[in-house]
Amino acid sequence: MLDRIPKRDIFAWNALIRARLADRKPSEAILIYCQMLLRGVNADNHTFPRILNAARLGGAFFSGRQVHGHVLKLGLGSDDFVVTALVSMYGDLDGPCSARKILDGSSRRNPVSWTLLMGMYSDQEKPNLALKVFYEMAAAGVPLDSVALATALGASGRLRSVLDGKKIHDLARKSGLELHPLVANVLVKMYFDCEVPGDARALFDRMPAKDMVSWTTVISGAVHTGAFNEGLKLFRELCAEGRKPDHFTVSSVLPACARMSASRHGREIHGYTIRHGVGAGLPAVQNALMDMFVKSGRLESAQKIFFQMAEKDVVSWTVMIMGYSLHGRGEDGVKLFREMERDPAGVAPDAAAYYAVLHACHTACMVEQGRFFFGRIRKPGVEHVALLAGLLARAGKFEAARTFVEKRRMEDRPEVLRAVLDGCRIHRNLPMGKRTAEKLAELEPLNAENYVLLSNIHAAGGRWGSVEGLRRTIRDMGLRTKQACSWIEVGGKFHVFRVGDVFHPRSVRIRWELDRMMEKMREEGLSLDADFSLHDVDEERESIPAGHSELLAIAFGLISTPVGAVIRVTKNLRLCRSCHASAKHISWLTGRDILLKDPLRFHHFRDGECSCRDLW
DNA sequence: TTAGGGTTAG
Repeated sequence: MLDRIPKRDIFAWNALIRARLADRKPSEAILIYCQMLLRGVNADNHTFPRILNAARLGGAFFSGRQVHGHVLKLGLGSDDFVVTALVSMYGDLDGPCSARKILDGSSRRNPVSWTLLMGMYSDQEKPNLALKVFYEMAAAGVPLDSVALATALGASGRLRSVLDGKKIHDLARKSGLELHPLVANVLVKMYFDCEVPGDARALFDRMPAKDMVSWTTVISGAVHTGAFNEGLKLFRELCAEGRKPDHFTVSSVLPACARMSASRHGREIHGYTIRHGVGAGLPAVQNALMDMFVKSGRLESAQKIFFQMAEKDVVSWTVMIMGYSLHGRGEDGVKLFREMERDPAGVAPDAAAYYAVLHACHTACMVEQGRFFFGRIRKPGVEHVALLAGLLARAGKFEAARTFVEKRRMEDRPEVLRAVLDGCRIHRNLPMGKRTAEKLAELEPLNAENYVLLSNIHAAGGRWGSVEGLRRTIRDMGLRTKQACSWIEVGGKFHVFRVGDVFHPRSVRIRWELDRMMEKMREEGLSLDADFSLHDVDEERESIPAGHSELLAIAFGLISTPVGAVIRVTKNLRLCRSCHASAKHISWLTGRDILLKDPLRFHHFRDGECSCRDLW
């Protein structure tokens, strides 16, 4: 073919080069360019961008620089397209500073090359430098088009700088691009990233044309800022408009179902993905579905998806390992991790996968395995250290936990201290518990939870004076402890209960049921631990007779679901020993399975036993 | 015949 190309037909040469690039064969594109030079054909303004791209994609910096020489020789150094390709080549192969030099040597009027430079800084996690480029560009009078504005807004979001975001928003407004589809979408994301969901939502509502990216952005933003219900509502609105959510949208809304344990909504969306073939074979969607099932207490459904997945990635394995662990099946989690390592598909564990397997070791109290996996983590994070320290502590190896943490120089990290403290609670190691809790309170004086933990320890030791003192501290500092609440989904509706609540329409009947259970427990001589709890003890002492929120929710479940149905309750705080014991007894007395989710794990109560083996 | 951009999962 080459020999039959008429000498001057640069168009044909360009087409050949383009074809090689489309086939992703950059080195062959460069070879064709060389043939062209050998035949004495001069490249033009269409050839250079392609050849420079070929050099960039093939990592051929030396060739790229030679081509740069050709550009200068042929006097094409000020062509906008050529400059852009040069900026891109130098940036990718030699870094942004190098790209910057090209830009400075050009006419500097082309927004595309400026935007490229901005994007490079943004991709390298240097959004502040990206913004610097943007402001320079604006000051130099370069036209700010939609892509330039969008890129700068993306950088503001990454920097979480609403100040910059608003400035750029203003510029967009002045140039009439505020509601441009691209700009508006990025503006919405920027406001979410800067944690100003109100502004994000207001802009979304004003958008005249919302595409699927707009909807996905607002749903994902709502979910990430904790507005789970809002996310679900938006998703329903979208469907009600007759639009078809795609795999991005579905993967954005599923975490809301997971976080709320909204099993019914999650199952509806699962149905939607099956009916519309959305996300079949896409790990992002399948993994989000699995996670939703794990977190809404349906481990079997998650397993079913997992074992049917043709291509599992590291997230799929991690979700499933974590799923086993959260449901009290640590051994199965460790087994699955081993299986992943043996898998011929060759998935390499990352930091999160190691977190999951350590979590499984923690759940199963497998100390040696935990040590082994920890040793394999290349750069253990504080979350890994906290898990292993917690594992040692819950196994009663307090001295080992202490030396391990000190060796890692993490004795001042609240996450680690909290993990160790949990072991102290389980083993009722009051002296070490007290020291640990005091340190925690010193490190985070504004976190009311810490004083609650400390006061729990004083309460366990009967030091009510100290308990009272801590309550005063909390009050004087103007802090507030979290109020416990539990909820249960019945008939697609959430029923929320607080301690001693009497506001539910069926309150009297609930109370009666709970009293009946307590009475039965007494008859059967079942003991109810008083405890070393995780609640505000004073609240607890006052409210035991009225019933903790989880017991109210369980009692409501007993009277409002069919005999034999599993009762699924979620609680915003961790259970106390007395409620844990009551739930065990209730499962035995009624023959019901009770699935209670607290912020850290699931408790499966059946026949008077709990899946956590009382280690929690 | 040529360039820069936006939404997803642990």
